[in-house]
This record gives sequence, structure tokens and C-alpha cells, in this order.
Amino acid sequence: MQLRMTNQREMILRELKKSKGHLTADELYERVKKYMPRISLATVYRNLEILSDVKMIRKLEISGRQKRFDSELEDHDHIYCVECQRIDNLDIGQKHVELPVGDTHGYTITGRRLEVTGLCPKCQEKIKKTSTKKSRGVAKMGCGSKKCTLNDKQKEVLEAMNKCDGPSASKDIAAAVGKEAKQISCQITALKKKGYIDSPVRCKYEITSEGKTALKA
Amino acid sequence: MQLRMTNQREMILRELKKSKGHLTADELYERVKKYMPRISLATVYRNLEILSDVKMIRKLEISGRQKRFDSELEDHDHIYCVECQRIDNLDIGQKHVELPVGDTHGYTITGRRLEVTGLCPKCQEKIKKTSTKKSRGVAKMGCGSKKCTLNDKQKEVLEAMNKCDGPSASKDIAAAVGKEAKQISCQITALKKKGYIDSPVRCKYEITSEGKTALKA
DNA sequence: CAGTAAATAATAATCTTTCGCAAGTCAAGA
DNA sequence: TCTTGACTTGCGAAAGATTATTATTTACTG
Repeated sequence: MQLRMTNQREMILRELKKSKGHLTADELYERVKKYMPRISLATVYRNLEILSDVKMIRKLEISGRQKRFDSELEDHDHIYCVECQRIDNLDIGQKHVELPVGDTHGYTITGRRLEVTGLCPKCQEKIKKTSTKKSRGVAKMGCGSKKCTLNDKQKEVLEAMNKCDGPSASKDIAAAVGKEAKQISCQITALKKKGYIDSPVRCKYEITSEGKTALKA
Repeated sequence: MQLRMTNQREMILRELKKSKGHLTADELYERVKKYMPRISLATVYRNLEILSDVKMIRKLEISGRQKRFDSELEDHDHIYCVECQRIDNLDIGQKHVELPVGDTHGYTITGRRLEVTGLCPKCQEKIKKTSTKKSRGVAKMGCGSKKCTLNDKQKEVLEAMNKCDGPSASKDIAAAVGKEAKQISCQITALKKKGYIDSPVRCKYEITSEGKTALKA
């Protein structure tokens, strides 16, 4: 087998280099398509695979559903944002990580990879703006059933429901707010407990008059 | 929102604990199915998601196509075998990794994860036996298309195909061999290149006469 | 410059994960 | 006890990501 430098392959390599790394196959596909509208996604995948086999690029197997590829071959680690999935390089060298010696379960070590997770500057900003507090701790104790303060998310949901005229399904509300349905349904539950919304039909919700007055306040 | 401990959920949790971690959703599904034949794969996925949301289990976002889940919550890292994908725990504590301070690109760090790759003891053995040289360096110089040595996996696949009378799909072969379809299809491709099997119909494969003679040898 | 192996486009297939929905289950209230 | 609403489940189907197939084109070799 021998490699050929086809136009497609060259373009893929060029775009990956240009972007300074960390693209997924289909991001790359979109970029390359601007220059070669007829290129196929499979070609991008195939070439990324081949190029990383021959070590002209590197496959990053970091978290997330899609594989990402990096044009930089030198050893470096990554930091990535838990909010927006942005990925940046990290330049701590091998020297900062002491590999274990005794407790490797008999493995022969061939490499290591350090992933640091965090919040990127932009997402820190975003959260500062929206901040009251994070509503992530979902389960186990009731969500403060009597406290009638609305948090930002709840207010947002309630506003969306106010605009709807009839009873609407939680997924429609989620769509209107532009958030994940899972998160919304939790808010819906909370709002219902507070009496701001009502469920005239199973799985359909409607804002109550209390809800409307609460919104004005 | 409040969680209920249903039988299914309990069973999933129990099996995950029993296995000492690192199972994929469908491995877990297979195990749970022994006790609850009617459980659905979606239920397994749903519960793994929920349980990790409430931090009763941990989602490992390590490399590989499938997500894996861990019943151990304590912070620990992993070592995994590049050959057989087996995963073991690694007990170097946080203390051995110095996090970078100055060059975090403005990120607020929330966590870190170290993955060590290597060869597990079993695979070291295997390679010692099969050793002529690794056939991984695919490109640039010919891949010796004429070298007709079969590795163990290929032999196994070929034998399974020999037992089938008609053309069979790769997933059927995988089932016969009792391995992951993904790994098998790779072997099938290799066998096809060597001329030991043939694909008379799209996605169906059949052993050739060359394949049969190679098996006897 | 022709012959050939490698690469491509297009599409189908595959694998993994998630979603939608109807039906089931359970706890709390009427 | 009966009802209700929230939480779950099973099932089937959809979605998302990647890979395989196959006829055709293309880059390199001789």
C-alpha cells in the first residue's frame, strides 16, 4: 500500500492545519466543502483515519461523542470547557506528571494523556450574567415547594407559557425557551407546585392567574 | 422531581457494582437481561444517565466509541489496553499531578483526568507468541499484500465462516465467534484482501476455496 | 503514456444512543 | 377506596456518527 497525495487529502490536511486543530470530522467537512463542493463526508473520515494512521495528524480521543483531530503532533494535553466544549491546548510537558510505577496491574505503559476540564473565559462571563445560583443539583430532596421565589429559568419558562394561548406540552415549551427538555420539565414541576401553572390535561400545561400576577411582580 | 428505586434501576446498579466497573451500556444490558429478560436497552441507558446525574455512578468519558460507566465514585484514573480495550483502575491520587497555573488560557479549572494507555498482561503474552512483527504500520511501504499469515482472530473468523453454508452477514459471524461485531468486521476486511473470503452479495461474505485450503494448512 | 492500485463520490449499512409514546406503577390526597 | 399526577418502563423508530460497498476516477509506476 502506498499513499497518494490527492487534492482532497491535501485540502483536508490544509484546513486542519489552518484551524489550529481540534476539529471534528464534520466540521472539517463543512470547511473543505467550501472549496470542493462535491467532496463526500466519507472521504473526510477515511482520510482522517489514514492520516492519523501514518501519524501525519493526531486523533484526540477526548470526551464527547465525536472524534476530534489535531494537526499538531507534538505531545501536549488539552483543557476543555464543560459548558461550550471548546478545547484549547495545554503546554505542561510530560515532566509534570509522574507516572505510577508499582501499581500498573502488569501493564506495559505506552502513553498517557491528561485532560483538564474547566470553564472557558466566555462561559464564565455568561454564567456571571445569569447568576443567581446553579440549579443543577436535581434530585432527592423536594425543590423547596413553598418558597415562591422564581429563579431565572423558571421566570423564562413562565414567560414562554404566558405567550402560548392554549395548554402546551413540555417539549414545546422547551423548544420555545430553547433549552433542553429535561431541564425544563423540572422547572415545570416546580412551577406547578407553586401553583403558577396548571395541567388541565395530562402532559399539557397552562399558566394560571397566579402565574400571571407573579410574572408582573 | 424525585427518584424511585425501581427493580430495574436496582438491578442495573447492582450489576454495575458487581462487575467492579467500566461496563458499557450494552454489556450491562446483556447482564441485566439474564435476570430481567424483558428489560429494554433504553431503560439501561436512561438509568445510567439518571444515576450519573445524581452521582450514584460515574460516567467515564474515556476514549472509545461507547460510553462506559463506573460504580466507584472516588477519584481515580484509568489505565487501558490499546489492544483489547480492557480497563483497570489506577490509584495515583491527585497529588501526583501538578496542575498548571499560569497557562490555562483563562479557564477556571474544575477537574482533571489522567488516562494511561498500555498493554495489559494478557495482550503482552499474546504478542509474544504471535510475534514476528506487528502489522500495524500500515502505510507508505507496501503492506506485504502477499504475506498470507493468519492471526488468531482471523483464523477463528475463518473457521466460523467455514461452518456456515451460505453467505453470511458480518454480524452473524460476530455472533458465531462471540466477539464484538466491530472487531470482526475488521478481520473480515483483512481476510477479503487476502482472498480467503468473498462477498458475493453486498454485506454478505463467504469463504473461498483459498480460504479453505489456508485453514487446513 | 498505458496499466494498475489507491482514492473518490454516493449511498447503504451499522452501531450506539436517544426520543416519542402508550401503558404500567406507585405514593399521596380527596 | 378511588383518583391523580409524576415517575418509569418497553418498544419501536429516529437520530447521530462512522464505516463499508461499489462503480468510477485519479495519481503514481514502469
